[in-house]
Amino acid sequence: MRKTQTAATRRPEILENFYQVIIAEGIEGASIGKIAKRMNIHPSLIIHYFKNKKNMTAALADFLIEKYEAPEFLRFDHIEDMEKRFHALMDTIFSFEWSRTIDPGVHFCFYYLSFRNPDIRNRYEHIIRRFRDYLIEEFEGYRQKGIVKMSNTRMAADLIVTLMEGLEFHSHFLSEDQPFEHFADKARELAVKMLTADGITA
Amino acid sequence: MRKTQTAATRRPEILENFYQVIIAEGIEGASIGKIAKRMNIHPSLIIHYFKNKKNMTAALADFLIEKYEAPEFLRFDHIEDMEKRFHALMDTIFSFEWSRTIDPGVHFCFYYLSFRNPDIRNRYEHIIRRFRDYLIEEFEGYRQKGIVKMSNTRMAADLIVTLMEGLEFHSHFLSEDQPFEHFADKARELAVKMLTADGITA
DNA sequence: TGGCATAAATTGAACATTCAGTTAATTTAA
DNA sequence: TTAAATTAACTGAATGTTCAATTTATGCCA
Repeated sequence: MRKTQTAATRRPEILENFYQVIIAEGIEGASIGKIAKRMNIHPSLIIHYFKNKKNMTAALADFLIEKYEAPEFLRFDHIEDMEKRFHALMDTIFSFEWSRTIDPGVHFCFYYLSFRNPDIRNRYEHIIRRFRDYLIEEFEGYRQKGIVKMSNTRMAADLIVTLMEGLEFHSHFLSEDQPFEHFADKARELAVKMLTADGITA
Repeated sequence: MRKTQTAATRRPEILENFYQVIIAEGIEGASIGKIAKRMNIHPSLIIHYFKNKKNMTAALADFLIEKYEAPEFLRFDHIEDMEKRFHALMDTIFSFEWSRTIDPGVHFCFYYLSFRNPDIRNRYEHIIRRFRDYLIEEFEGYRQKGIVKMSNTRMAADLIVTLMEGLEFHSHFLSEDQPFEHFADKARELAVKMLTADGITA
């Protein structure tokens, strides 16, 4: 009855379960034993694949990065009209679906961990920087077409990332009865205005 | 040799040490035993004062709120020139000192905890909402003087809080070699422009 | 002023549980 | 046959919490 799997399938399976346990009980509640019980396997098997918990946590970070950088989002090459493409990008960045690419509880769990764990810190920093650099590149393109007016595209990208992350925080504490989209739309409007208006930066 | 203290001094003393241990080792490393060792007292004494760890964590949240709401910041009543008062407020909100009222690691620790702990969640939500409401009130005053132009002051306050929290995130991951102030200044400039420009919201 | 009662502060030792991790044995698949 | 996958049986340390014992401070009454 017992099915034997290979490392290629077992490792991601363990990570997926690790991820789910963190969602339910936080990193402090995510023990190797609990993950094993959830999967009906022996705890030692997890150690066998990851050697220790720190390794496994770093591996989970990589696992999440793959999820985050999945190709389905942020692909706008097919949109030829640059104006439309710009707005499609902005719509995505401030959309609910995009904000839930990774469970927000886990997202901030790793953010929190990054304060004391250099492995996590580096990985997290890397992914955010990649996203920022992607934005810079896009904005540069829009600027050449006269859609984006802000000259300092790096500053522009920094501001968008800042707004995007702050939005997560805001929706957690200040959204009250209103849905995510209500404030997200306003944030997007502001972002667009900022990028497209003349002389927004001195 | 041993000095006996009273609850009024012992409780905050324990919380301060709890706070420090979290800064150094995170919430998952902050055990009652470690706090006790740090203070050269017996672990039971901590239980005696807080009954259990969950209580103590909630008490720490209150303790930090007191720190955060300390009166020295955000007091601008003495500035009569409303224009100057407005800028003093904005300077404070985007200042390094203000952002370090509470250690950022602990700030996000409690943010992280709020996802699964309703006690923390309520307390945290309360303090952020208080701050937002304070901003609304201030902005309303500036609007009557014609300094702030944005008509939806609540939306304005929401945006400032969002920007402020996102800034923390940004400075953690994207600041690179540049100091906190560099990007904070830009964020503040943007915020001021947003609040004072005509027709920024449709 | 001095002793005594009383409550609070503090320690001590033990607890059941959970934790990550080790080592060796066994089963499965190629 | 050989290596990988999986389990079994442990370990030792750390955890939060308990209950009882002991020390310290304080107010009251003689």
